Amino acid sequence: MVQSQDPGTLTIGKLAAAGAVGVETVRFYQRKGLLHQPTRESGFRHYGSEDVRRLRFIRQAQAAGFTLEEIKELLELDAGEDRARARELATSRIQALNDKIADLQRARNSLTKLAHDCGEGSSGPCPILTSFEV
Amino acid sequence: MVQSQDPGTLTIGKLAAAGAVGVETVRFYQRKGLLHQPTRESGFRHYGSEDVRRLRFIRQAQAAGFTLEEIKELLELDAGEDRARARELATSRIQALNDKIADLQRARNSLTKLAHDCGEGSSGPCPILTSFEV
DNA sequence: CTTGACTCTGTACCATGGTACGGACTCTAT
DNA sequence: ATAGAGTCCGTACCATGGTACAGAGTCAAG
Repeated sequence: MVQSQDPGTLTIGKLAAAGAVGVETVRFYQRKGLLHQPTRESGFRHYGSEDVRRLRFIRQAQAAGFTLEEIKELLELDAGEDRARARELATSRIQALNDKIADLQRARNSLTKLAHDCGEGSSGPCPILTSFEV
Repeated sequence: MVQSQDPGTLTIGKLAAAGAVGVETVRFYQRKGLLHQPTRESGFRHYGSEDVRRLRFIRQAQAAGFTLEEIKELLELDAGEDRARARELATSRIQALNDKIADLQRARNSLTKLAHDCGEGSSGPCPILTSFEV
């Protein structure tokens, strides 16, 4: 028993499938230190459910706008005791997310107006260039 | 008079400053076809307020998540009559923006919960890995 | 016991969106 | 008239996040 229960039961291909990524991507994440070195059997990587969780976390954190570097740090923090740093990363990302969400909402509103101004009813060029102007 | 009023009154440096980008970035956008060929005086690029508008549009469209390729197309559509295509680009980006906004809001909610669970009150590792789980 | 699917390694390559030269020229201000 | 700031061009380089080999070894099914 190398790591509690759940010994390596997944090949790299299965893990990749479980995380909806490619095999090369798993290797890439390993190189980057996002997935730890798996146990080996005859040279073949073997993974467990912990790795599936990590892999899924990576994708979700990416969707949240974290970079791989930040995700790496988050994964390290998960194992550690540095709550302050974890909170810091979380709150600064929350701030960034709030800003970004506001940006995207503004952009969406502009585009909605553009799509309307550029509707079926009229003709000629659409006022695209000026569409983001307030 | 090469182009209506507003002859080239800005050097590349001034244009870049007006758009809050670097000179190299302006040259880059020109190479990519996002800014049209400026008039030249003794080999030096000269720009007008139209170019400032284009440059600002580029940055705003980027913030809205358009790629430079898409922005190029939008700029071309602005001058043209193809309203249908312009609407198409706008509405598909609105859809993408809605999805993205929803993603980011979910992520923010997860992080807010994480920051809370990982608050001053308690100790030990934070539940980072599982923070995105529903 | 062979065939095909899978995996191994390292390295090279890709797209996106810039950023940074080097060496030559020009413009502006003193 | 001359220094220093700005500009020219082409090309090379950067970071991020992958993606794609090639050539060799291994495993699982018939």
